[in-house]
This record gives sequence, C-alpha cells and structure tokens, in this order.
Amino acid sequence: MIGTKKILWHLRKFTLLKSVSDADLEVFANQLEMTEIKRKQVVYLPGDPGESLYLIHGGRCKISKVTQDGKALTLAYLGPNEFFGEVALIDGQPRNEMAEALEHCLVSQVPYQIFNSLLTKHGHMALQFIKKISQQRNDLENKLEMLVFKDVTGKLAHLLLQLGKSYGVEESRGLILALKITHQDLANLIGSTRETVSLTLSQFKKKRLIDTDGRKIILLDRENIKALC
Amino acid sequence: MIGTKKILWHLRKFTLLKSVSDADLEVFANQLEMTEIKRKQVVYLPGDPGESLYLIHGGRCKISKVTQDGKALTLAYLGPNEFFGEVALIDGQPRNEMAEALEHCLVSQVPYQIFNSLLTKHGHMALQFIKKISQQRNDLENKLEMLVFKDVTGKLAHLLLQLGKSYGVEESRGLILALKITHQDLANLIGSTRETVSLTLSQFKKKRLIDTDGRKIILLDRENIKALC
DNA sequence: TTAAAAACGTAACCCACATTACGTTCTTGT
DNA sequence: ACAAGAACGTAATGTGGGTTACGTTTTTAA
Repeated sequence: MIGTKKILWHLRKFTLLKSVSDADLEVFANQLEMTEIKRKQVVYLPGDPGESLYLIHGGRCKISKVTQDGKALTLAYLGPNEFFGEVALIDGQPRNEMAEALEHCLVSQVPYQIFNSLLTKHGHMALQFIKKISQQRNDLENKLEMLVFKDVTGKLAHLLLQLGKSYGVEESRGLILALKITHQDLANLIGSTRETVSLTLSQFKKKRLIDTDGRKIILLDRENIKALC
Repeated sequence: MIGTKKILWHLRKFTLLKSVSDADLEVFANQLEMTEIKRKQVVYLPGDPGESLYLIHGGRCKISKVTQDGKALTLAYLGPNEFFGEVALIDGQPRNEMAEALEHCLVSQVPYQIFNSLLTKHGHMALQFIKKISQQRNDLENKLEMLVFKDVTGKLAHLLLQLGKSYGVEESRGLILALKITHQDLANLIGSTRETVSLTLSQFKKKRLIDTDGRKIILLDRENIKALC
C-alpha cells in the first residue's frame, strides 16, 4: 500500500483537481488505492460492470472497441495524468470498450460514488471535468468524420501528423515518432488492415514523405503529408 | 419577448434542471431569451464562435458534420427537452458542426457564462449533465464502431431499429416510423449514398422486412432486421 | 542462445459500394 | 392548380481496399 502523501503528490498533477482544496484532496486521497498494472494486462472488457474511474499516474493505456470476430478499433492512447473509464459515472452501466496497459502502469482506481460526490461538492472541478470530456467528444466527432470521409492514404497521413504532435521529437532528419507501434496498431487506429497500412507506408517512403529508423517512423515532409489529408 | 413564467414552465421539463431550486431557476429564466427558428434555418455553422448552448422546447433540430465538397454526416436528431451546442462550454472554441432546424423550433439560447455559473453552483446538476454527455459519448462510440465495422445493409438495419425506438408507432401492420425522412437523410446518418440506400431499402422490401406507406417506412419483421446487424 | 512467435513486405484476386446516368414520381410554393 | 424542384428507382461501370497467401525479418521468452 502506497501512503496518502505519495498519492496526494500524484493527484496534484491532475489539472482536473487544481481547484480542490488541500484538505478535501487529502480526504479523497485516503479513499483511493494505487495499483500497478502489468504490460499487456487487460484492465476491463466490454460487459464488465463499470464501477470505477481510473487515473493514470505512470505508463500508457489503450482504449478500444472490439467485435466478436476479433476486429478492434482503437479510440485512444492515454498517458500519465489522463483518466479513463468515465462510463462508470453513469451508474450501473457496463463497460463498452476494452482497456489495456501498453506498458507497466501505475493507476488509481476511483469508485464512482467517491468521484461523483467529489464532483457534486466541487462545482468548479465539475466544470473542468465537463470541459475535458466535451473536448474528448469533439476529438471523437472529428475522428468519426475522418474515418467516414477520407481514404486510407488520408487517414494514415492524418494519423501520422497527430502522433507527431503527441510523440514527435524534432531531429535534423525530421520529426521522429518516439513511440513503439506496429502496423496493426496503426491499422486499428484508422479502421483499416495491417496489409493496407504496410503498403501505404511503403508508398509514403517511396515518395520521401517518411523514413524509418529501425521500427521508428520519421516524418520527413510534413507539408506534403498534410496535403494528403 | 416571452415572459419568465412561460420560460420557467418550459425549463421545468428538463430533467437536467430537476435539482435546481425554484428561486435559482427563476433567476436563470430571467437571463434567458426564447427564440423561434424557422424550418430549414441554419442555427450555426462550423467555425462560428460557440457562445451559447441551446435548449429545445419545441420542434426538432439536426446536428451534422459537413465537408467542403458538400458531403454531410449526421450526428444526431434532437427534439423537445434536449439540448445542443455544448462546445460553447469550452470557452472560445468555435463550432465544429452544423446545426439546423428540421421544423419550426422554439429554443432558449443560454450564454455559456450563465450556464457555466449555474453548473458551478449546482453540483448535483453538474453531475446530471456529466452523465448525460457521457451517455452521448457512448452513443457516439457505438456509432463509430458501427460505421467502421458494418456493411451498408447492417448499418441501415441498425438505423431503422434505432429510429423505431425514437419514432416508432405500433400498428397492426408493424412498427411505423412516424418521421418524415428522405433517403438522402438516411444515407447521411450512416455515411453512405442516396442511391445505395434506395437500393438497399428496395431489397429489404422485397424480403418483406419492411414496407412503405407513402413515404413512411413500416418495420414488418424486426427479428430478421435485427439479424442483419 | 535459440526456437517460437510476432511483425513485416508484397502481390493477386475480388467484391461492396461509390459514381455516373437518366427517367419517373412526388412535393412545394405561388 | 400548376410549374419547378426535390426525391426516388434502377442499372452500368469502375475502383479502393479488404481478403488471401506466403515468404522474410525481427522480437520475445525460456
């Protein structure tokens, strides 16, 4: 069990909790328990009861929708100081996505009653939270539009630029995506297949839009990548 | 200008506002103005400043994403006692969808500062609001999954059943969709084309899954429609 | 260290559905 | 009531990208 002090230190990093007083946050911290999740471990599956919200302190998680026949659509990659599992806030609703750890993770599991009472008590925090999930919904709507209207070339170009924003490291050669990601993972992010992604990336490489260093992707010509969107 | 009393009467119908005291609600009502929107009138377009949230008292509105080249994807049809335009809550964000009236509508326009302060003050209401928009996000995620994984037959079958839930009227012949909707509208709801929707509906009709009465669709065999999803 | 598993590259095949096209029927505004 | 516009029915044509297939390379775990 990790001490309250330590939890408090982690909680303070969430912009969401900025407006909560030290006293209240300490009470909150006492009600939490931090747990570790091993790489590749599934946090929850569709149909599981949605009992709590997760705060990520370290590591990264993947949220995806999965079908019976094994196809997956990735909704989000999340990192430290982000949260997931908000369905839990609609009491009794079962999960309708899968959450799994991509790396060894450190998270806090917040029972929904506790989070709800915190929200009810702290109007300003509730407002912050609303803004956050509204933003997420915007992102989701944009993703929807992209998936419906663009072809695979456009979707992949868009995705590369987006990954660049979150994981890009500027170098002389170009923008390196400092992220271990397979072609299958990329395909799941854009609702395509591994083969098509491999092929399209080859074309990008041929056109000198990107390059690879081992399995890392380097964005060479961001202007023309953008033009494909 | 419509009197506060009248506005109050309308506001009371929103489950969202259930937990707000009479006194506070009256103050709120005084800050609002009800406006009418004519059929087919555009309420806002992508890029417009998102200054307020809209409460629908009467009539129906359509929310959609539109591309430069005129293609549209409909996100939602909304009716009385529902709201739209929540992007306004993320201060300063421009709209990223189009909203238009399908019928003559009566709405209240709520400046975002006013709504935000109401939320901040009423924790319980904020929680209700969070649950509502979380539910909306769930719906959106499900829509995303459907659009990515299903074929047009599946998407259309799914859509018909969904419309049945909102607009279905039970009759001896079957479930009538009491809703004026064109094939183009249906296509926009599932990210397809008018021609393909017309064709697929013809096939459904041939298979005795549906029938039409003028331009109203009647669901005859809901079991087998469901099987197509 | 090495065998097994995962990931990648590439190509042929094929089909669902967008696109194009055009005639007919229904709706709407004046 | 009637003309103009919107909506519908249907068919041919073309193609993006999923599916299948298989060999190679890289990574992982014991």
